[in-house]
Amino acid sequence: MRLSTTARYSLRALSDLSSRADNDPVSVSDIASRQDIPVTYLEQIFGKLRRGGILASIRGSQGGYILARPANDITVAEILQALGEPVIFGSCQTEKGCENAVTCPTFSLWRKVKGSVDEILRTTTLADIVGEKISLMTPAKTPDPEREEARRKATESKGE
Amino acid sequence: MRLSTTARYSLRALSDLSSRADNDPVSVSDIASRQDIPVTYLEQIFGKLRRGGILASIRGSQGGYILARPANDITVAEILQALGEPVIFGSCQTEKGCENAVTCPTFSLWRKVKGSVDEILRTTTLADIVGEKISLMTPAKTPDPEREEARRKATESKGE
DNA sequence: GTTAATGTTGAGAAATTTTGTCGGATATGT
DNA sequence: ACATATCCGACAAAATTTCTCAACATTAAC
Repeated sequence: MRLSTTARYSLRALSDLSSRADNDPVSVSDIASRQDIPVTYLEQIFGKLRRGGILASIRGSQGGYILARPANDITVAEILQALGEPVIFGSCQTEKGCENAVTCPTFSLWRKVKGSVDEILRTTTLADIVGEKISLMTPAKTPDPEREEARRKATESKGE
Repeated sequence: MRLSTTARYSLRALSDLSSRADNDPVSVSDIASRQDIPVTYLEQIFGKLRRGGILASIRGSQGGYILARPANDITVAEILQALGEPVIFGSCQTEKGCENAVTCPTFSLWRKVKGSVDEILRTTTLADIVGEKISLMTPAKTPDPEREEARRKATESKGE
Protein backbone atom coordinates (compact mmCIF):
# COMPACT_ATOMS: atom_id res chain seq x y z
CA MET A 1 0.00 0.00 0.00
CA ARG A 2 1.81 3.03 -1.21
CA LEU A 3 1.17 6.40 -2.68
CA SER A 4 2.02 6.78 -6.35
CA THR A 5 4.82 9.07 -7.39
CA THR A 6 2.25 10.96 -9.39
CA ALA A 7 0.57 11.95 -6.16
CA ARG A 8 3.87 12.83 -4.56
CA TYR A 9 5.03 14.84 -7.54
CA SER A 10 1.74 16.69 -7.51
CA LEU A 11 1.92 17.71 -3.91
CA ARG A 12 5.49 18.83 -4.19
CA ALA A 13 4.75 20.79 -7.34
CA LEU A 14 1.68 22.39 -5.83
CA SER A 15 3.58 23.26 -2.68
CA ASP A 16 6.26 24.84 -4.81
CA LEU A 17 3.70 26.73 -6.83
CA SER A 18 1.70 28.02 -3.90
CA SER A 19 4.74 28.98 -1.88
CA ARG A 20 5.72 31.44 -4.57
CA ALA A 21 2.23 32.40 -5.53
CA ASP A 22 2.16 36.13 -5.83
CA ASN A 23 -0.50 35.70 -8.47
CA ASP A 24 2.03 35.36 -11.24
CA PRO A 25 1.76 32.32 -13.44
CA VAL A 26 4.60 29.87 -12.99
CA SER A 27 5.69 27.68 -15.87
CA VAL A 28 5.80 23.91 -15.69
CA SER A 29 9.45 23.82 -16.64
CA ASP A 30 10.37 26.12 -13.79
CA ILE A 31 8.68 23.93 -11.23
CA ALA A 32 9.92 20.75 -12.86
CA SER A 33 13.54 21.81 -12.72
CA ARG A 34 13.31 23.08 -9.18
CA GLN A 35 11.58 19.93 -7.99
CA ASP A 36 13.50 17.57 -10.22
CA ILE A 37 10.45 16.15 -11.94
CA PRO A 38 10.38 15.20 -15.65
CA VAL A 39 8.95 18.21 -17.44
CA THR A 40 6.66 16.40 -19.83
CA TYR A 41 5.34 14.23 -17.07
CA LEU A 42 4.54 17.21 -14.93
CA GLU A 43 2.75 18.76 -17.88
CA GLN A 44 0.39 15.81 -17.93
CA ILE A 45 -0.19 16.05 -14.23
CA PHE A 46 -0.89 19.76 -14.36
CA GLY A 47 -3.33 19.11 -17.18
CA LYS A 48 -5.30 16.84 -14.87
CA LEU A 49 -5.14 19.35 -12.06
CA ARG A 50 -6.42 22.05 -14.35
CA ARG A 51 -9.31 19.94 -15.56
CA GLY A 52 -10.00 19.04 -11.96
CA GLY A 53 -10.36 22.67 -10.97
CA ILE A 54 -7.23 22.85 -8.86
CA LEU A 55 -5.16 24.93 -11.24
CA ALA A 56 -5.88 27.57 -13.81
CA SER A 57 -3.65 28.07 -16.80
CA ILE A 58 -2.51 31.10 -18.71
CA ARG A 59 -1.36 30.18 -22.14
CA GLY A 60 1.21 31.82 -24.29
CA SER A 61 4.44 33.52 -23.61
CA GLN A 62 5.05 34.46 -20.01
CA GLY A 63 2.16 32.21 -19.17
CA GLY A 64 2.02 29.37 -16.72
CA TYR A 65 -0.17 28.02 -13.97
CA ILE A 66 -1.75 29.57 -10.93
CA LEU A 67 -3.95 28.12 -8.25
CA ALA A 68 -7.57 28.18 -9.29
CA ARG A 69 -8.56 28.94 -5.73
CA PRO A 70 -6.91 30.14 -2.53
CA ALA A 71 -4.55 27.54 -1.09
CA ASN A 72 -6.53 27.26 2.11
CA ASP A 73 -9.54 26.22 0.10
CA ILE A 74 -7.86 23.34 -1.72
CA THR A 75 -7.86 20.09 0.18
CA VAL A 76 -5.54 17.18 -0.39
CA ALA A 77 -8.56 15.01 -1.01
CA GLU A 78 -9.57 17.25 -3.91
CA ILE A 79 -6.10 17.08 -5.36
CA LEU A 80 -6.01 13.30 -5.30
CA GLN A 81 -9.47 13.17 -6.79
CA ALA A 82 -8.44 15.47 -9.62
CA LEU A 83 -5.53 13.16 -10.32
CA GLY A 84 -7.83 10.17 -10.53
CA GLU A 85 -5.99 8.60 -7.64
CA PRO A 86 -8.74 7.04 -5.64
CA VAL A 87 -7.96 6.03 -2.10
CA ILE A 88 -9.03 2.44 -2.19
CA PHE A 89 -8.29 -0.31 0.23
CA GLY A 90 -10.64 -3.12 -0.55
CA SER A 91 -10.89 -3.94 -4.23
CA CYS A 92 -14.42 -4.32 -3.04
CA GLN A 93 -16.96 -1.59 -2.95
CA THR A 94 -15.52 1.57 -4.38
CA GLU A 95 -13.88 0.33 -7.51
CA LYS A 96 -16.23 -1.72 -9.60
CA GLY A 97 -18.37 -3.09 -6.83
CA CYS A 98 -17.73 -6.54 -5.50
CA GLU A 99 -20.52 -9.01 -5.30
CA ASN A 100 -19.12 -10.45 -2.10
CA ALA A 101 -19.55 -7.17 -0.25
CA VAL A 102 -22.09 -8.62 2.12
CA THR A 103 -20.26 -11.80 2.94
CA CYS A 104 -16.73 -10.49 2.69
CA PRO A 105 -15.42 -10.30 6.24
CA THR A 106 -12.80 -7.71 5.40
CA PHE A 107 -15.30 -5.21 4.06
CA SER A 108 -15.85 -3.31 7.25
CA LEU A 109 -12.17 -3.17 8.04
CA TRP A 110 -11.29 -1.46 4.80
CA ARG A 111 -14.21 0.88 5.09
CA LYS A 112 -12.99 1.91 8.49
CA VAL A 113 -9.45 2.49 7.26
CA LYS A 114 -10.62 4.42 4.26
CA GLY A 115 -12.88 6.58 6.40
CA SER A 116 -10.01 7.47 8.64
CA VAL A 117 -7.70 8.40 5.79
CA ASP A 118 -10.37 10.36 4.00
CA GLU A 119 -11.05 12.37 7.11
CA ILE A 120 -7.47 13.56 7.24
CA LEU A 121 -7.21 14.25 3.52
CA ARG A 122 -10.45 16.21 3.55
CA THR A 123 -9.38 18.45 6.40
CA THR A 124 -5.85 19.18 5.23
CA THR A 125 -5.46 22.01 2.78
CA LEU A 126 -2.62 23.05 0.56
CA ALA A 127 -2.07 26.01 2.85
CA ASP A 128 -1.63 23.64 5.79
CA ILE A 129 1.05 21.81 3.89
CA VAL A 130 2.94 24.86 2.83
CA GLY A 131 2.69 26.00 6.41
CA GLU A 132 1.55 29.40 5.49
CA LYS A 133 -1.79 30.42 6.85
CA ILE A 134 -2.71 32.37 3.81
CA SER A 135 -5.91 34.15 4.62
CA LEU A 136 -6.51 35.88 1.36
CA MET A 137 -5.07 35.29 -2.02
CA THR A 138 -6.88 36.76 -4.96
CA PRO A 139 -6.88 34.27 -7.79
CA ALA A 140 -7.22 37.11 -10.30
CA LYS A 141 -4.04 37.80 -12.19
CA THR A 142 -2.66 41.25 -11.80
CA PRO A 143 -0.16 41.96 -14.55
CA ASP A 144 2.98 42.59 -12.58
CA PRO A 145 6.14 44.04 -14.08
CA GLU A 146 8.42 42.25 -11.61
CA ARG A 147 7.64 38.81 -12.87
CA GLU A 148 9.45 39.13 -16.12
CA GLU A 149 12.69 39.96 -14.39
CA ALA A 150 12.40 37.13 -11.92
CA ARG A 151 11.45 34.59 -14.54
CA ARG A 152 14.25 35.56 -16.83
CA LYS A 153 16.83 34.98 -14.15
CA ALA A 154 15.45 31.60 -13.13
CA THR A 155 15.29 30.46 -16.71
CA GLU A 156 18.82 31.49 -17.49
CA SER A 157 20.35 29.84 -14.45
CA LYS A 158 18.58 26.57 -15.21
CA GLY A 159 19.39 26.64 -18.87
CA GLU A 160 16.26 24.79 -19.76
CA MET B 1 -3.34 4.20 -3.28
CA ARG B 2 -4.66 0.73 -3.19
CA LEU B 3 -4.17 -2.53 -1.38
CA SER B 4 -2.46 -5.27 -3.36
CA THR B 5 -4.34 -8.40 -4.25
CA THR B 6 -1.70 -10.28 -2.32
CA ALA B 7 -2.91 -8.58 0.82
CA ARG B 8 -6.52 -9.23 -0.05
CA TYR B 9 -5.89 -12.85 -0.88
CA SER B 10 -4.09 -13.24 2.40
CA LEU B 11 -6.87 -11.85 4.51
CA ARG B 12 -9.48 -13.90 2.76
CA ALA B 13 -7.41 -17.04 3.06
CA LEU B 14 -6.66 -16.41 6.70
CA SER B 15 -10.31 -15.70 7.41
CA ASP B 16 -11.22 -18.94 5.72
CA LEU B 17 -8.60 -20.82 7.66
CA SER B 18 -9.46 -19.41 11.03
CA SER B 19 -13.17 -19.78 10.57
CA ARG B 20 -12.76 -23.52 10.29
CA ALA B 21 -9.93 -23.79 12.73
CA ASP B 22 -10.65 -26.74 14.88
CA ASN B 23 -6.91 -27.22 15.19
CA ASP B 24 -6.78 -29.39 12.12
CA PRO B 25 -4.35 -28.39 9.44
CA VAL B 26 -5.98 -27.15 6.27
CA SER B 27 -4.27 -27.58 2.93
CA VAL B 28 -3.47 -24.71 0.61
CA SER B 29 -5.37 -26.28 -2.25
CA ASP B 30 -8.51 -26.53 -0.13
CA ILE B 31 -8.44 -22.88 0.72
CA ALA B 32 -7.40 -21.87 -2.76
CA SER B 33 -10.30 -23.62 -4.41
CA ARG B 34 -12.81 -22.35 -1.89
CA GLN B 35 -11.56 -18.79 -2.19
CA ASP B 36 -10.81 -18.95 -5.89
CA ILE B 37 -7.15 -18.05 -5.55
CA PRO B 38 -4.40 -19.57 -7.73
CA VAL B 39 -3.01 -22.48 -5.75
CA THR B 40 0.65 -21.89 -6.45
CA TYR B 41 0.34 -18.24 -5.69
CA LEU B 42 -1.30 -18.93 -2.39
CA GLU B 43 1.51 -21.34 -1.59
CA GLN B 44 3.96 -18.50 -1.91
CA ILE B 45 1.86 -16.27 0.27
CA PHE B 46 1.48 -18.89 2.96
CA GLY B 47 5.22 -19.39 2.90
CA LYS B 48 5.68 -15.76 3.78
CA LEU B 49 3.05 -15.93 6.47
CA ARG B 50 4.74 -18.95 7.98
CA ARG B 51 8.14 -17.29 7.99
CA GLY B 52 6.48 -14.23 9.48
CA GLY B 53 5.12 -16.21 12.40
CA ILE B 54 1.48 -15.99 11.42
CA LEU B 55 1.03 -19.57 10.30
CA ALA B 56 2.52 -22.88 11.27
CA SER B 57 2.79 -25.72 8.82
CA ILE B 58 2.46 -29.44 9.09
CA ARG B 59 4.19 -31.18 6.25
CA GLY B 60 3.41 -34.45 4.66
CA SER B 61 0.24 -36.27 3.95
CA GLN B 62 -2.82 -34.94 5.71
CA GLY B 63 -0.77 -31.89 6.56
CA GLY B 64 -1.54 -28.26 5.95
CA TYR B 65 -1.49 -24.97 7.76
CA ILE B 66 -2.80 -23.82 11.10
CA LEU B 67 -2.64 -20.46 12.81
CA ALA B 68 0.58 -20.08 14.72
CA ARG B 69 -1.28 -18.19 17.42
CA PRO B 70 -4.87 -17.59 18.51
CA ALA B 71 -6.77 -15.50 16.01
CA ASN B 72 -7.41 -12.78 18.54
CA ASP B 73 -3.69 -12.37 18.96
CA ILE B 74 -2.90 -11.83 15.29
CA THR B 75 -3.27 -8.26 14.12
CA VAL B 76 -3.77 -7.12 10.57
CA ALA B 77 -0.64 -5.02 10.92
CA GLU B 78 1.37 -8.16 11.65
CA ILE B 79 -0.09 -9.92 8.66
CA LEU B 80 0.82 -7.11 6.29
CA GLN B 81 4.27 -6.92 7.78
CA ALA B 82 4.79 -10.64 7.29
CA LEU B 83 3.82 -10.21 3.65
CA GLY B 84 6.37 -7.48 3.22
CA GLU B 85 3.59 -5.08 2.35
CA PRO B 86 4.62 -1.92 4.07
CA VAL B 87 2.03 0.76 4.59
CA ILE B 88 3.83 3.69 3.05
CA PHE B 89 2.48 7.01 2.02
CA GLY B 90 5.46 9.23 1.53
CA SER B 91 8.29 7.67 -0.42
CA CYS B 92 10.10 9.61 2.22
CA GLN B 93 11.04 8.30 5.58
CA THR B 94 10.07 4.68 5.86
CA GLU B 95 11.29 3.29 2.61
CA LYS B 96 14.89 4.11 2.01
CA GLY B 97 15.00 7.39 3.85
CA CYS B 98 14.69 10.60 1.93
CA GLU B 99 17.21 13.35 2.37
CA ASN B 100 14.53 15.98 2.00
CA ALA B 101 12.72 14.84 5.12
CA VAL B 102 13.37 18.08 6.92
CA THR B 103 12.44 20.44 4.14
CA CYS B 104 9.73 18.35 2.51
CA PRO B 105 6.44 20.02 3.37
CA THR B 106 4.41 16.87 2.82
CA PHE B 107 6.35 14.88 5.36
CA SER B 108 4.13 15.58 8.34
CA LEU B 109 0.97 14.97 6.35
CA TRP B 110 2.00 11.48 5.35
CA ARG B 111 3.22 10.70 8.81
CA LYS B 112 -0.15 11.70 10.17
CA VAL B 113 -2.01 9.55 7.66
CA LYS B 114 0.24 6.61 8.24
CA GLY B 115 -0.16 6.92 11.99
CA SER B 116 -3.89 6.85 11.66
CA VAL B 117 -3.92 3.79 9.45
CA ASP B 118 -1.38 1.96 11.56
CA GLU B 119 -3.50 2.56 14.62
CA ILE B 120 -6.43 0.75 13.07
CA LEU B 121 -4.38 -2.08 11.66
CA ARG B 122 -2.63 -2.63 14.96
CA THR B 123 -5.85 -2.86 16.91
CA THR B 124 -7.76 -5.10 14.54
CA THR B 125 -7.19 -8.81 14.91
CA LEU B 126 -8.02 -11.73 12.73
CA ALA B 127 -10.70 -12.69 15.21
CA ASP B 128 -12.32 -9.29 14.77
CA ILE B 129 -12.46 -9.84 11.05
CA VAL B 130 -13.93 -13.27 11.23
CA GLY B 131 -16.45 -11.84 13.64
CA GLU B 132 -15.96 -14.53 16.15
CA LYS B 133 -14.85 -13.34 19.52
CA ILE B 134 -12.71 -16.36 20.04
CA SER B 135 -11.55 -16.19 23.60
CA LEU B 136 -9.44 -19.27 23.67
CA MET B 137 -8.03 -21.30 20.88
CA THR B 138 -5.25 -23.64 21.76
CA PRO B 139 -2.59 -23.44 19.10
CA ALA B 140 -1.43 -26.96 19.95
CA LYS B 141 -2.57 -29.51 17.44
CA THR B 142 -4.68 -32.26 18.83
CA PRO B 143 -4.76 -35.15 16.38
CA ASP B 144 -8.44 -35.44 15.68
CA PRO B 145 -10.00 -38.39 13.87
CA GLU B 146 -12.79 -36.32 12.36
CA ARG B 147 -10.56 -34.25 10.15
CA GLU B 148 -9.76 -36.96 7.68
CA GLU B 149 -13.40 -37.55 6.95
CA ALA B 150 -14.19 -33.87 6.52
CA ARG B 151 -11.19 -33.25 4.31
CA ARG B 152 -11.93 -36.15 2.05
CA LYS B 153 -15.41 -34.87 1.33
CA ALA B 154 -14.26 -31.33 0.59
CA THR B 155 -11.55 -32.52 -1.73
CA GLU B 156 -13.83 -34.79 -3.70
CA SER B 157 -16.49 -32.16 -4.28
CA LYS B 158 -13.97 -29.65 -5.58
CA GLY B 159 -12.18 -32.13 -7.77
CA GLU B 160 -8.90 -30.27 -7.55
C1' DG C 1 2.84 39.74 -38.35
C1' DT C 2 6.56 37.11 -36.70
C1' DT C 3 8.68 34.83 -33.18
C1' DA C 4 9.47 32.69 -28.97
C1' DA C 5 7.47 30.92 -24.91
C1' DT C 6 4.09 28.26 -23.10
C1' DG C 7 0.12 25.25 -22.43
C1' DT C 8 -2.67 20.87 -24.69
C1' DT C 9 -3.31 16.49 -26.28
C1' DG C 10 -2.89 11.75 -27.57
C1' DA C 11 -0.21 7.92 -28.61
C1' DG C 12 2.86 5.00 -27.16
C1' DA C 13 7.72 3.45 -25.23
C1' DA C 14 10.19 2.10 -21.16
C1' DA C 15 10.51 0.63 -16.59
C1' DT C 16 8.77 -1.34 -12.62
C1' DT C 17 5.82 -3.99 -9.90
C1' DT C 18 2.55 -7.33 -9.30
C1' DT C 19 0.68 -11.56 -10.24
C1' DG C 20 1.00 -16.10 -11.51
C1' DT C 21 3.47 -20.56 -13.23
C1' DC C 22 6.67 -24.39 -13.31
C1' DG C 23 9.73 -28.03 -11.89
C1' DG C 24 11.35 -30.31 -8.64
C1' DA C 25 12.87 -31.17 -3.70
C1' DT C 26 11.52 -32.49 1.00
C1' DA C 27 8.62 -34.36 4.57
C1' DT C 28 5.11 -37.50 6.61
C1' DG C 29 0.91 -40.26 7.49
C1' DT C 30 -0.94 -44.57 5.91
C1' DA D 1 6.30 -47.51 -1.15
C1' DC D 2 2.96 -44.29 -2.11
C1' DA D 3 0.02 -40.42 -1.96
C1' DT D 4 -0.42 -36.02 -0.18
C1' DA D 5 1.49 -32.07 1.37
C1' DT D 6 4.66 -28.23 2.20
C1' DC D 7 8.82 -25.78 0.41
C1' DC D 8 11.81 -23.21 -2.69
C1' DG D 9 13.83 -20.63 -6.49
C1' DA D 10 13.61 -19.05 -10.81
C1' DC D 11 11.07 -17.43 -14.26
C1' DA D 12 6.86 -15.88 -17.35
C1' DA D 13 2.95 -13.02 -17.98
C1' DA D 14 0.28 -9.17 -17.09
C1' DA D 15 -0.75 -4.86 -15.36
C1' DT D 16 0.44 -0.50 -13.94
C1' DT D 17 3.14 3.34 -13.56
C1' DT D 18 6.32 6.41 -15.28
C1' DC D 19 8.12 8.90 -18.92
C1' DT D 20 8.86 10.57 -23.88
C1' DC D 21 7.63 12.34 -28.18
C1' DA D 22 5.46 14.85 -31.82
C1' DA D 23 2.33 17.91 -33.29
C1' DC D 24 -0.69 21.65 -32.28
C1' DA D 25 -2.90 26.05 -30.02
C1' DT D 26 -2.50 30.30 -27.73
C1' DT D 27 -0.54 34.50 -26.28
C1' DA D 28 3.09 38.23 -25.04
C1' DA D 29 6.61 40.77 -26.83
C1' DC D 30 9.04 42.71 -30.47
